[in-house]
Amino acid sequence: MTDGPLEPLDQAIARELAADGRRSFTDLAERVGLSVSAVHQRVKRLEQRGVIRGYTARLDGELIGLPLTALISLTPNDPAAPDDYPQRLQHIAEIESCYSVAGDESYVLLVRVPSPLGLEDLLRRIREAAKVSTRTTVVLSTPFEGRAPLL
Amino acid sequence: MTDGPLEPLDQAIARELAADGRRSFTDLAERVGLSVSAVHQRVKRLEQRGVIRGYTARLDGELIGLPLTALISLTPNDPAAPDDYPQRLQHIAEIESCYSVAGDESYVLLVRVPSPLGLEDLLRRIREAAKVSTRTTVVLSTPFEGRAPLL
DNA sequence: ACTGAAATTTTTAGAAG
DNA sequence: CTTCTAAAAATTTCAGT
Repeated sequence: MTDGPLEPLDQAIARELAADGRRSFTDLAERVGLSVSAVHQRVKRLEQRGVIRGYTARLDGELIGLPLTALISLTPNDPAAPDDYPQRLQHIAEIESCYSVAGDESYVLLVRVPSPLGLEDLLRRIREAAKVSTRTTVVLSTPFEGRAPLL
Repeated sequence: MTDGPLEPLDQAIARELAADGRRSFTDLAERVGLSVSAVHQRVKRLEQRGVIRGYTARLDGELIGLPLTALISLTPNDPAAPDDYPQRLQHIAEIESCYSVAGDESYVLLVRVPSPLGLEDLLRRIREAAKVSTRTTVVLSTPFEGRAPLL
């Protein structure tokens, strides 16, 4: 790893872009008190350093036809098998996030599907692709999600 | 509301913006095969309908000083108490997402903190604010996160 | 590393088919 | 929806401090 903690100015820029990923350099410049060029430079550097991993539109699951969210915990069927689960799972597009976790289970997946039947099929594919047992927690509602980090 | 399932063109636009939230209208127009005006119209409509909830930069937790991610399951101390947990928790900035879930526990939180000590303090604040018991699952690594949805 | 300015591209709105 | 127009705004580069 290269650098220490973020400078306050980079922090401010990152915070603004986390809150609104389409904020213009002009807008950012005013908010953080730098010239447009300076902000531009810093943003490009933040992107190159990997501090900013990318930009994304946040979509409403209900409105895009994926109203069912679930958390799926994974337990390896064969504890001696090599741990290449993420690789085995990454081709499954319904899996939005994959976390390796400490605890009884090895991984937790966040998934989105159109329906209970879609979830059933997804579970089958996950078990088959990764040779795991699954424990599913259905999300009933999402009071909030993906809020900007503290910084 | 005239909310049917998303038209294929809106789907394509939403998919592109989920993959890169800063894509220009010019760029989008080429990719989905419409004029810039038409794309502009559709994007604005998607934003207004709430299909697109917003745009955000995705930041690297390690590089912004929040290397520790955890999933926290919540169980109410008093099962008879009114269910206003999200409201009681939303002021805590370390909580990125809050899911109401079916199962043994009532909520699952995704949080980011600087350190184990930060997590300890966060847990104390969550228990105090919401009058809940917590069960914490520490995230060891994140093979992938926040991938674009299927559509 | 920042400022200021210039050149280019994009955004945004509207008119007309 | 398309194309066209046009002004305003943003992006991007670069010389100068």
